[in-house]
Amino acid sequence: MEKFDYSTLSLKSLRTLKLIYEQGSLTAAAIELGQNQPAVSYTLEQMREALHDPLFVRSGRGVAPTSRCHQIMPEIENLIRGMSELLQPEEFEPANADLDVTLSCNQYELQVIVPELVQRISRLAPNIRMTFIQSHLSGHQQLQRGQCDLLLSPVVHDYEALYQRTLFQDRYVCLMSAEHPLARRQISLEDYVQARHLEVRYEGGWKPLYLNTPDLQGVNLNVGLRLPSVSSFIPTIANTGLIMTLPERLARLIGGPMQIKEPPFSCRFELNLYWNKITHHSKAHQWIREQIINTCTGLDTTE
Amino acid sequence: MEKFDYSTLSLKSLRTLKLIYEQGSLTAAAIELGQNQPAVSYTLEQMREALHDPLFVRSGRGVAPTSRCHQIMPEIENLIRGMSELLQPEEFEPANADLDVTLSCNQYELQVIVPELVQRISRLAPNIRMTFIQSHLSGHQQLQRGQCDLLLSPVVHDYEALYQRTLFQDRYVCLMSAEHPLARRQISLEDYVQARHLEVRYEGGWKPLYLNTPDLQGVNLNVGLRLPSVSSFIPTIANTGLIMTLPERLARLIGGPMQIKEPPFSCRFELNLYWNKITHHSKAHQWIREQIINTCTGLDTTE
DNA sequence: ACCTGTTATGGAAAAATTTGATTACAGTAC
DNA sequence: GTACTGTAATCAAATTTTTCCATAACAGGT
Repeated sequence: MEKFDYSTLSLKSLRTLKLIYEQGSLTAAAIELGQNQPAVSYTLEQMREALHDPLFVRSGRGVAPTSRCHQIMPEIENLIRGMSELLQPEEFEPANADLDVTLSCNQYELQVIVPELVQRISRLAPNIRMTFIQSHLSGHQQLQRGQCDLLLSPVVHDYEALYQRTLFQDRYVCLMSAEHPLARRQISLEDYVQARHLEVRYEGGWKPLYLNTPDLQGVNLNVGLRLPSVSSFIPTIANTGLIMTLPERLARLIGGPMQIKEPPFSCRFELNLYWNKITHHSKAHQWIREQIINTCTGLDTTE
Repeated sequence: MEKFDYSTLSLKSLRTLKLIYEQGSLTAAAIELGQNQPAVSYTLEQMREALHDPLFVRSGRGVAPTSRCHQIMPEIENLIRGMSELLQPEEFEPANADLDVTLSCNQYELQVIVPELVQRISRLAPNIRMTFIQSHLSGHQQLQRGQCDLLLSPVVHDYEALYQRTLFQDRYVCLMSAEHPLARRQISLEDYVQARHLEVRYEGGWKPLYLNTPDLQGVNLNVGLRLPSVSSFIPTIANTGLIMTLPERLARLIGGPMQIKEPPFSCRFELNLYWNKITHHSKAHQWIREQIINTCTGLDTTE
């Protein structure tokens, strides 16, 4: 029983029509399709009802297309082509790919990974438009909600159905002017606590990971200066007695002539790439994820 | 058991995908389609296999399209549009119609009907290209074989699966110079037989119908002049003692100042329009046939 | 951790397609 | 004209696909 007539119009039935048209014979079309003649006849009957036209009439040994059939055959061929393309596995050529990608991360990743990444992608796939948003504390939620396609974050979540891949490890180090008294000796915990710190507190509530390290629990650091972003601190710290605790890669990237020293504790973390099931199967996104991984591998080796 | 995977891709399945996309929910799509949710789920499952992508993933209350799904949705909409158009009854607008029509007939129809017809059609449907071929004796065969789409002929065939429509009747009359002795009195069979005739014998073996009339059986007409076509006889006959037997409409059309007289026999015939099942359902051809009928009706009333 | 609304799954029922056998046609050869 | 040949249409039965109902599994939101 049928409601209306969404019609038995399908790739299969259209292919059948086309074959009958080309072969001028139901029998021949049937063989080509690996069916028998009554099956083709049945399909044709369906089409006749759907299109309100006999489409083919008996003529000599076989059938001849009607006027209407001639008229619609080009369109039928278009439809077959279009449907076949749908079935084709998604083909992805970076050079021609035209799409939008949104990546969420925080300052660290923005400084350490993104510049290289943007360069790489805009070289290989100039028509991919990338948008970067800040994760703050809710990166996984953004990903969950489809507010972004990718997340770069050291924060680990397992309970959610997200895909992930670890890109690299990093650890916190201390950065200070080469003139600083602590620059010449190993820093003890006591040294560290008593030193005047520059602390970066991003907006959005993000708290640097090293503050959670067990050795610093219950300790109140002597914060001499608090800045809202890492990028502005270099000239500030260079000639003061402040010391700074930050990830090593970032320290190397922006530390300039300053001294990198081992802190009196060990705080390591892994940077992860997260994505969700929406983009998991997409060839385009697979390629983009690869580029991110490659970019990070590149960072490692040129280190 | 399936050979390959011509896939369950169909108008129905594509519409289902589109509805899920629009509604963000299988349940809602199901209601819209007048089905229940598992049916939609089943269709989606088929599509997932065919397209090798989940297409939709669970998300909140409902589903969210995957990247690939977004990517292909425009094409899916195109396909739905295309298929729906196929199902649309053939729309025919004379002004825009662009097609070829071949009509077979003989000299009589070419002179009596075609000029008016061509004028009419080229006015209403300037992009219909018309081709006229000569029937000679094989008009019905030409139609049968698809060498023409239409046939104008007084010859009757019933045994074949052709469609027909009678356009009008005509009868044979005599045409002669007004100076001719027979122009002033009723023509007896004896007069007729003894008169000098102009006979038109077209190439292709066509024999004028009046020669088959019972009254003339076994009679050898006194043929003083035989011409291959009717168009060239007017100046020739005008000043001679020849008489001509031809259909009345033709006589009126080209007889000029000459005299039309009743022949000593009655020979009537019907002119029929024939077509075949190839064009029978075509809206375009239906319109063209109508134009032919109207043209002939017009001939009648302005007579 | 418990509701709530939604999708996925399993087995039965219904509908569709396909099959094999046969009949009806159309054209051709005789 | 009549029989012959190759093909399409038709019929009932077998098979496959689709739909349905009931229910389980999920994902969020409270």
